[in-house]
Amino acid sequence: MKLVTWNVNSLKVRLPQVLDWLVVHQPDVLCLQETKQEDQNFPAAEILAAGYQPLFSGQKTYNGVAILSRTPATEVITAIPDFTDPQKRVLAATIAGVRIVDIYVPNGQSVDSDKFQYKLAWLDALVAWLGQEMARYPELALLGDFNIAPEDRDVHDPKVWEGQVLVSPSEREAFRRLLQLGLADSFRLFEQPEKTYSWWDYRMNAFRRNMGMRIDHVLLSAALAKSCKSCVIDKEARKTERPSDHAPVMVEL
DNA sequence: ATGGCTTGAGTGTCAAGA
Repeated sequence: MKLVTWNVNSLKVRLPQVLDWLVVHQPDVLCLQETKQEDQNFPAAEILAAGYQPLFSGQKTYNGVAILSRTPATEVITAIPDFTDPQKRVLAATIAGVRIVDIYVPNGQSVDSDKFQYKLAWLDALVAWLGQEMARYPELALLGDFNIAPEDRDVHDPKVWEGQVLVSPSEREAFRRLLQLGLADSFRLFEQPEKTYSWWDYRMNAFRRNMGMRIDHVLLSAALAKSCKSCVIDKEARKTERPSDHAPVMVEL
């Protein structure tokens, strides 16, 4: 079973790349973030024609998540229960017996901003909810744009980024709390090339210079981690015409 | 160099991303 997460930075702009990518990589589940589309505008017909069933929870301009799957989804949730949030950042569903949780964690902007406090509160709510989800669903995968680089080796220049948003101690602590629930960072289950990242700024030729961060992740419960065969970041997708600034992260179970 | 690109809104130019 192949599970993938990809922040597409506007599905309207990126739909051709997504359709091409599906043909080449044939995932069983593709979790998308930053679709930036209201549900009434979601390209459901194109996704269905490509052989995938879409779930989506979107809003105008910002945020928005979607799950494309080969087989039908059940038990769909579009928000963290008991956490009031107008922003569309969560989509969970059971697909082929696996609990799939697709998240777009708030960026946080800067550590001294209100948005950073929202990010930390959001992560608190996520951890509390996932504890319950994992008790209900032993086979669980948490995929998405976490907007957290867990360790310095996930950052191209840790000195420049020290203490900044995406790498600050409180964000990394929230990431560790997810691991402490019993989730494994699938990328670190395997030998990986050094300086492997999932996001590169559009500016300053950051991709060509590999000035990136690993902020998109696939976390697996123990029952799934033990059968995980690989975790690969598809850097090729970042080289296409008009790419997303994020690359897909793919796991094979 | 608080810039550098990209997207969405909307048609001038700003907010937001990370």
